[in-house]
Amino acid sequence: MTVTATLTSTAFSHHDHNHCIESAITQAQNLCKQRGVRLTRVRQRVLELVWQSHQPLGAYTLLSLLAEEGFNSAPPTIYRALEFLQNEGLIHKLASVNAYTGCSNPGNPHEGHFFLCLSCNQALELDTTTLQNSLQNSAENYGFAIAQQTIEITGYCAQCQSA
Amino acid sequence: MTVTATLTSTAFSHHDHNHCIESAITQAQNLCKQRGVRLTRVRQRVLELVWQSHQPLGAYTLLSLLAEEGFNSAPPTIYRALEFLQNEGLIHKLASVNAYTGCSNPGNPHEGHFFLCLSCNQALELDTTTLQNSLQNSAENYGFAIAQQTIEITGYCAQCQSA
DNA sequence: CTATGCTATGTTACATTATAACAACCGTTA
DNA sequence: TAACGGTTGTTATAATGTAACATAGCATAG
Repeated sequence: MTVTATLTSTAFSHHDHNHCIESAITQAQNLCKQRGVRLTRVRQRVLELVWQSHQPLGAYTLLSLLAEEGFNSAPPTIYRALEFLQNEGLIHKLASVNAYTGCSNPGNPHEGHFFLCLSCNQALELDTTTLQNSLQNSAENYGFAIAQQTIEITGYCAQCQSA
Repeated sequence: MTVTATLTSTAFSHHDHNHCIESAITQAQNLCKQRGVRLTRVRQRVLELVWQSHQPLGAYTLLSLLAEEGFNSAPPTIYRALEFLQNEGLIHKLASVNAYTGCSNPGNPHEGHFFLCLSCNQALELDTTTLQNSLQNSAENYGFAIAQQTIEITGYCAQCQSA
């Protein structure tokens, strides 16, 4: 058995990250319009902040970034925005590190499967469709109905290992 | 591809749970003796409490159970015991629900892969050696060195679906 | 246009989960 | 029995997340 993990974000390699951000925002705007939900200023700004890098950010880090820009700085502000973005599949929460990261394929609803580097803190989202299917099979064997998946693999990326 | 998930705990079926507890404690005692580490009263009691059922318990729940029995009731007490038990591979933390559950195969160090029922809150630990290997392969393709895995699949078990 | 109702945000307070730091104890062994 | 290392006690605080209710803003029917 082999899990074919396709690189859907370029987290661990050099790339034009501005493209990641722009693409994420454009997709988000389109999806929200389609769905008739509102990507308000706070929500969009939080999404942009989450996308500033491939390093997942904590809720309170995001909140203080918002605060610096004059947004409201009470916790519900950030948790509401994060909840909205999660519901719309625009970000993923990484439970093992209590942090949030942009979803690299929001048009195609799915659970996030991640490699997290303990050194550079980058998150690489995998498109493990095969893994997904096989877990599904496995679940069916037990009559288990999958609702949500948390698959987070921590370790060290190639770059950090050579350094 | 199929993930062969072997049932290593009987979480979702009827079974003599006293056997689970006794077996867990005996194994823990042996492992600790072998390793020259101390399974003190608090540590053993926490392990027993974690094993009271297949429902993962939160740190503060465990702490108040301890307190009822006359143990110290300050947070460090429970977090230290949990840290010890995790280090010795006797329990797993379920990051997606901030709770702790007994490891069903502590002699064989491994990462926990779980099905969590959202209705009865039972945790089923899978022995997904195949899945493990395939993630390993996948990681190697990216030069990623796996340190730790968090695989937690929530959903509904067969029993709860029929009810 | 304006009244109404729904969604979103503001605000305060609090709940839950986890750790830091230092003191006291306790068991082993030199 | 003194000294050391590991364990536990104690106090305080950090970090993460929610409840509850008030206010504001937007969309649409009348």
